[in-house]
Amino acid sequence: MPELPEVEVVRRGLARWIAGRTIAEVQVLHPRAVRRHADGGEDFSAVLKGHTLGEPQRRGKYLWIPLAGEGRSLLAHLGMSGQLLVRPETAPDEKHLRIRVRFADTADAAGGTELELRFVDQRTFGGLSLHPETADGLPDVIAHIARDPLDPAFDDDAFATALRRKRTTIKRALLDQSLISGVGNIYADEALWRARVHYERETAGFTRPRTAELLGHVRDVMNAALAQGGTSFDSLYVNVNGESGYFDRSLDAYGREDEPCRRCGTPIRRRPWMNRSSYFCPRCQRPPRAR
DNA sequence: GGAAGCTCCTGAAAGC
DNA sequence: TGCTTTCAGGAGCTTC
Repeated sequence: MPELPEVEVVRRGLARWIAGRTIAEVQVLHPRAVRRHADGGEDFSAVLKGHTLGEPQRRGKYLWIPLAGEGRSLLAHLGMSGQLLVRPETAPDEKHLRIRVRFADTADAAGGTELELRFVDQRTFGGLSLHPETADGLPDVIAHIARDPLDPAFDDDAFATALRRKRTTIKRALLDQSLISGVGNIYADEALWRARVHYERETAGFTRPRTAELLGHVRDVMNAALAQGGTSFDSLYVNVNGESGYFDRSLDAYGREDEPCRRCGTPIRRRPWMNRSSYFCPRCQRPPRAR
């Protein structure tokens, strides 16, 4: 499942392979993949044709590519299973290929092969769309998304203040992209395990030092995942070359139900939570007293 | 206005 | 073997 580290790995791949290239043709093969583009698939293809792509940018789990001189950007969200792949034109289509982008100038210096960009998405939660940019250079529809904890401009103090002001629980807050972006279910569980915090702890009780410690764990787990190319449990997350990351082998909590906690040996538990799952150590991460 | 819950979607895996 | 059910979850939308 693509979270911040996985999206960053994809962004770096796109920067290498498609920045500066000019679009010759766009094929929208599934309407749901462009459902966030208000004017529909035909308009999406027509607008992109002939434009040169700028340097890919990222905020949280969103990434976008500015269209040179347009004041607009191509915005991408991978959802649960989205992949942005750079493939030779001759490669067979993927089963869930949703959008194909061909370039006017794609000869690969290595072998003269023509490369194309493919958006592949099994579960169709992701998609591409075009949006005007705000004064900050962000696509307007993601102006509400907070900076992510790896962003040098992320304000730790402001986050601590906002967290205390919330009347919610810590995992909900970590997944609130308007508060802190880039954290999904996997890294939320991992950071909370490292911080020895139960996912149902109320945010109002978080002191600044405790918040600083938790942020440190969030950053640590994301940087570790980034260093290993991201997390992938199956073929649903890959980089632009179709390769999986290795961080799933380093997870301490997520996906380890009934396996011993790496700190104390107590079996990790899984609890249904908001139509998904939370993994935690019942000994290291004591649940709060019933309200 | 803020918080919580629902819904979209597909396919692998499990259960019968 | 084949059908049905369960599960995975990001984020926009609806409800309270």
